[in-house]
Amino acid sequence: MEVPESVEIAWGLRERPGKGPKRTLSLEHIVEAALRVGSADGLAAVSMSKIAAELGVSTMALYRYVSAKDDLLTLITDAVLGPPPTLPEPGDDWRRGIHRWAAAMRAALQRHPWSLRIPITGPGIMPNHVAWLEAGLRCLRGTGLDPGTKMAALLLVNGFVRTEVALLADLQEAFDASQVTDEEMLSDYGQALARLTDAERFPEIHELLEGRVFDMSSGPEDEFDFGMERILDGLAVLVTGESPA
Amino acid sequence: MEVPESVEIAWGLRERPGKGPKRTLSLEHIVEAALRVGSADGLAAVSMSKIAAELGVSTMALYRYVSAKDDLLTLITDAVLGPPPTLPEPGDDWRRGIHRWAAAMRAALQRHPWSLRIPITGPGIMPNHVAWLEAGLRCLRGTGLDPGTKMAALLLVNGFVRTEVALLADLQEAFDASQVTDEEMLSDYGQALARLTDAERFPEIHELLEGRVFDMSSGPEDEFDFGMERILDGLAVLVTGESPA
DNA sequence: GCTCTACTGTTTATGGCATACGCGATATTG
DNA sequence: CAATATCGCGTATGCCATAAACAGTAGAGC
Repeated sequence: MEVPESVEIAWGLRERPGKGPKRTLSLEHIVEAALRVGSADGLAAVSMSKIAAELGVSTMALYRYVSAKDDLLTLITDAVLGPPPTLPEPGDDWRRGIHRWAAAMRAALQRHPWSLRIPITGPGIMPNHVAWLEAGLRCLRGTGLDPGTKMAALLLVNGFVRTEVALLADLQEAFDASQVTDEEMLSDYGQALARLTDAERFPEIHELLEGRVFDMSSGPEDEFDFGMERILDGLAVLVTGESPA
Repeated sequence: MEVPESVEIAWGLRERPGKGPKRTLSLEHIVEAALRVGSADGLAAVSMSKIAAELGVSTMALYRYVSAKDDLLTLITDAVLGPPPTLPEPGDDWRRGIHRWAAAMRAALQRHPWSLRIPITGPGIMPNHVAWLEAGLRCLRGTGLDPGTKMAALLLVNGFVRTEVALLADLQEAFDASQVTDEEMLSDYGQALARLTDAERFPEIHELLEGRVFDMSSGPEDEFDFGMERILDGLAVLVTGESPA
């Protein structure tokens, strides 16, 4: 029944009586500044002082707009997501629609991959989150799935997208930190594995290593599409009157 | 080629010359203490000082065993996972094997759900992580999938399990914090949604709300099995000579 | 216009955190 | 026995979130 303060503010409830001095900031400005700091130096650098400095304002000024840092982080996750595209597009069936939904979410998250390190603290109730839910449900309209299953399906896809972007961001970061090409890095991983594992106790892994799986990077794009197609195939089994692939 | 210090230590490389005074601690003791602190008060409470206090030792003593807190966190993630079960069990096909693999991982992670808040920083190279990879590959032995696809499949399942446990832990935490039953909590979410969204802009969500989806909790067990079956169905499409469901 | 009051941004203070550094104590190696 | 590497510890630095007290500002009611 009760929602946190930041949620009410984000939905535009909570009117401000214009009593005291005019405000120099706004939630939007603060969140934008936080996004700039995060993009530049990662989530660890997103501190109240850095954000305030970015805005040319004292640290404590932010607390006139946000009751705690957690509030601000919640706002950030919603801002990062942004509004969903209008889905499904005219000729799309559910499968194409969900694929678009996932791809759009991936694109949005990749603009601020550092934000995925923000721990989630419950079912999303911020405006953009809810709008994405609505868009996802819209894509599943013709499937005949019952409401609970629809929710579960969207949760599954959402989790996949977040995991995939986070993983890719980690690799990218490690790559940027080192001076090697990304093929070399994957190959490094293979070499480390080879050094640490012996063929007797880890036969399957050694088979992998001999297959040079880690030498040629298959590309994150492929990785994403692979998982996506598996999940869609799995969902297709549920949708009446269709069979996968 | 080079692996971090903690990795080498965990694999039992890195011999210690017995020169100075005898050590009063060990990595195992430290990690155990950290797990106790985390289980009691969550990841936020897992600080070097708290761990040291738990061990009756000064904060800086820990740095004789670990080069930085990140090292310790890496050790924690490996300890939480623990060694995998021996898989697949005798009569299991790949599908049953992977299901067991996922269920075992879920069980392990649920013993320390707070640890899922530790950000991952690359492909796992710690002993238990690698052992789980080996076990997963073993389950996929008869599938005829090429090595890269096997890896991608395990990554997909692994991501799903982690996401699911993390999500469930969040809900559980919110539930513990409030004084309501979990049905009431889900219903609260529904009520909040109903209050914040209007039926014109969010028709699908309102349809959900009318269907009372959030009133009867379907149970996390069902949620997990749902996602798992979808992924397995999706993988089954790839495995030659089989068709899902 | 004047006062009251709610609201503004700021300064200062508190307690927690990771960790760099230097200390005396200790136990093995020569 | 002497040299030396390693031990656990105390102290210090600089960051963090945020509580509390402050002086200035602008609308509300007279």
